[in-house]
Amino acid sequence: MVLRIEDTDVDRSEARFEDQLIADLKWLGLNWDEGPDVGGSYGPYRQSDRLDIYREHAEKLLSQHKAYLCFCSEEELQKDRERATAEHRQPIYSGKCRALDPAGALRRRAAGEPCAIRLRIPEHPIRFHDIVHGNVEFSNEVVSDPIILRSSGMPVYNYVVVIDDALMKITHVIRGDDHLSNTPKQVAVYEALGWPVPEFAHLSTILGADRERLSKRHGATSIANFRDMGVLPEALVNYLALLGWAPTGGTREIFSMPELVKEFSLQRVTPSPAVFDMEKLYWLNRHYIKNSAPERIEKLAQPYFSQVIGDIVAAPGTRATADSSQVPDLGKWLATVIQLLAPSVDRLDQLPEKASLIFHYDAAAALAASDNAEVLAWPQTDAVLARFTYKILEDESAREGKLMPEQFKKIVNEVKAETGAKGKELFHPIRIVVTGSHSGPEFDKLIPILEEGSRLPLPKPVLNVHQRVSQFAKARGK
RNA sequence: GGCCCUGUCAUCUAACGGUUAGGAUACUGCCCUCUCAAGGCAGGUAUACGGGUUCGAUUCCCGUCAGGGCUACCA
Repeated sequence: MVLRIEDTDVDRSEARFEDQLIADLKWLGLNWDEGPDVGGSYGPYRQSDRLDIYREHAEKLLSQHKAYLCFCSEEELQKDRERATAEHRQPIYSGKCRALDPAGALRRRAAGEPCAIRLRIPEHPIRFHDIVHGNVEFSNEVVSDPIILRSSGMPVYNYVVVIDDALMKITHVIRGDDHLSNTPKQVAVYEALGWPVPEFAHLSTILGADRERLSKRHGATSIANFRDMGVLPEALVNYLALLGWAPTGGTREIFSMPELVKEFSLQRVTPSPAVFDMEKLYWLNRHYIKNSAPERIEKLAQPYFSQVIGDIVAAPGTRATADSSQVPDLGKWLATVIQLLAPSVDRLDQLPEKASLIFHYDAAAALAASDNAEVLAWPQTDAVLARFTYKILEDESAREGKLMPEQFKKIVNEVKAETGAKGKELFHPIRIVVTGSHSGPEFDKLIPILEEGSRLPLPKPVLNVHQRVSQFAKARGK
């Protein structure tokens, strides 16, 4: 595999795009044997560094009369096209300069008259084979003589890709089917140069939910977007592979990169366009999050917490305090938070919001929340709340911020015995007191996180169970 | 407008011309569970339409319709 930078459009090419592209591809897990960053024996790998090669071949085609000089101005061409469309004709180049005397044309160019070089499209239908679409044929009547070298001296995409693909010995041209209509022009270049035509595979377009081509307003469209959302590369690669392709049998869906390398075949790619389904990508992402090493997820997830906890984790050393035996390791603590929450998110960037039950406690908001209204109105709720609050406030370990899950469980069981409440009627009110919401992760894991978290030197401290309960009691005014 | 590509559940897709048209996501229900999620189980929903060819069309051919692309001195 070769990485080649196609930057013949000066206006749209910037060095930072190249860096971004390379970073994105590497993140996806793609590697190439040759490219601008790694070198190779068929370089240079930036089209802007290959201009001499393109000009040389263009002159060769010109001298063989397979191409010709065109002196038409852009305005003229524009007008021709409009007229053709209005008269319901093919909007192709009129061929005005096709019949120009070559020697005379050369003299005009030497005199400084601006001109482009056009390729002469042959007088027969252009056929080529496509792995996805089969045999494709275009009538030469509908293919314009393409400009291969602009009057500015810059060559054009449809021409340079052919030169590069041939010189770099590319065997398979795999790209989006928006290039299918360009292919006859490219085939004509191969034929004019007497070069063998490679295999083509035109993959279908990916559409948004509205069946329009995927664009910015559909949300994430660049690889970096997905990375920033906290989509794992293997999930994105797996999902993309499933768009337009399925293995023999069509039942298996989970594929690692090496498995894809082994199983994927262009012959099984469907030609029909596919709608991008974010939910299915999330499904795969959840799968890979759950099946990744916890350390990896912790590391990937940490950046999303920097707003919540400051940059303490990122700056080692700052967490050392006088009483280090009392202060838990922030990194380790955050790891347990991430482990607790990661299995329930679609994307890693949803973690801070999930973690708000740990970082943000607001008793008044919990009491006012419409989600909680039903639970708070249950007949048993008042009794449960009263007994639970009393016991936590009286509990010595809770007061010290060192409530253990076992002790918490004991208290809950006492409340259960004293009030007769069980199941939801018992736990929902307690959850509301402790987390502000009637649903959430298991208490066994949550309690230690809250208690340890309260001892951490965070910009905004985490409240322990005792603090939460007393705030709740105050907010309730009972 | 012209040319090209495409058309199986809502979505991604499977099915040498013969299958009760299969799987997955999403959805619904049940189980598990203190809740939610996860997990397990079950369920509904599809061959765009009209003509051919054929004993038999999702499958081959034609037309219609719909969607997409190209129609640049963009890539």
